[in-house]
Amino acid sequence: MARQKEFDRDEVLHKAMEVFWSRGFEAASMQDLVNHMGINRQSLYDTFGDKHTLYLQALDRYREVEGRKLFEVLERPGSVKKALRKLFAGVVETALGDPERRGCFMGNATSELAGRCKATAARTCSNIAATEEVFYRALLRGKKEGELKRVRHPRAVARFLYSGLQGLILMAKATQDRKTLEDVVKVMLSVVE
Amino acid sequence: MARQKEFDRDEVLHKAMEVFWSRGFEAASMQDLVNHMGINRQSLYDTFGDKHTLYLQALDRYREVEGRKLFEVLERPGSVKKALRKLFAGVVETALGDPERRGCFMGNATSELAGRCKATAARTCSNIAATEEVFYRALLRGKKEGELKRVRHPRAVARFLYSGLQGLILMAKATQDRKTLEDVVKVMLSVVE
DNA sequence: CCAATTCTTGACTGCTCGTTCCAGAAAGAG
DNA sequence: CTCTTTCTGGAACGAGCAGTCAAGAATTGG
Repeated sequence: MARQKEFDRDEVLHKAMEVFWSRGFEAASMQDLVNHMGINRQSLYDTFGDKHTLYLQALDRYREVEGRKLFEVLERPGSVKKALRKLFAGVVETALGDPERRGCFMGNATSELAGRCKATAARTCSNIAATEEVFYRALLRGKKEGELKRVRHPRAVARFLYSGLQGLILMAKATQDRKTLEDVVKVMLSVVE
Repeated sequence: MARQKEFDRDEVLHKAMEVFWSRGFEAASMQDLVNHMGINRQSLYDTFGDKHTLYLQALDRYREVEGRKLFEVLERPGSVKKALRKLFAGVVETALGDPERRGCFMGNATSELAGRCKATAARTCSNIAATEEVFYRALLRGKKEGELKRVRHPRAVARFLYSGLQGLILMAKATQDRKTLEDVVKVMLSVVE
């Protein structure tokens, strides 16, 4: 046997995710990645393959991390309405508090690459399905618990919430006006009021 | 006096817009632009300046063209609800019919550059304001004509519609499932029903 | 005609890109 | 210790990048 890796794969991948999240695929250079990841160039290639492969792995990692967060907020027992309000309020705060305006890595990937990269399209598409499912389950629970009587088509509303979430995040990249974003959230959540 | 230009400035700018719209700023090379615009490299630089300047001009042109389309649909006399339905149905059709999945150039610019380019941020931001205004005027008209009695906060709804529009278009880049997109539209428009 | 201007063409700058190669240091196994 | 494997660092690769230059052709106005 031989020497073992001196860095933690997940940690380094997380750093790579940050770079791609901030700059996107095209604008991130391998030199940027080497610098931020803190490992040797060769180790990078040995461990993660080429730039595109690394990007996909970073995207997968993002999905895991953010997917879990969403799950935790929406599956927690209690009012679904409150959970949704908390979720979207949190999105607004995060957006306003990020000087880099990174937005959502999954949304960024959709915008930049989904149209011309099958692998990215597959990931963003399945992420929609997964996120939609989390919304859907929460809506069903809300209905069962008698909280969301006005929601007639939970599947459609779940899809709507995904779209609304992405629209909100995108909008926050252009404007930092809190009132504007809060207006969007207010109207968006009115469909589950 | 001297020789006059042999190409139409607006026509070539339109071609440049198509390139940036399809590929984004980073992924579009000057060689791509030279090829598609059909003019000489030197003429390109003489007429439009460097790549970034050309990009901004292409973005401005897109805003002009698409802004006018939106205006025409929403300012036309008649039912505002119908106009909104037509607008969003059209967006879905366009999205499903575009094999390149270009989405909205303004949205793409927001996603790719607004976070790190002031000039792009300014344009996308003012585009939000302008589009919001068109929605707002249509909503006001709908209220005045007694069609949109349930709309209490037209300003907020206008902002919501912009966000919803962008969310829908982004989503269409990831999934080509018509039902999904139509679900989104259905719920989105329920706030003005 | 002439002079001025701008077109077109193609080669040509540096520079940065993603990726690979190589040589040596480091560390586990026998 | 020795062997083997992997990590590390830096140099190097060819390709493509944005942008420039120079020279000739073309077209205008006087």
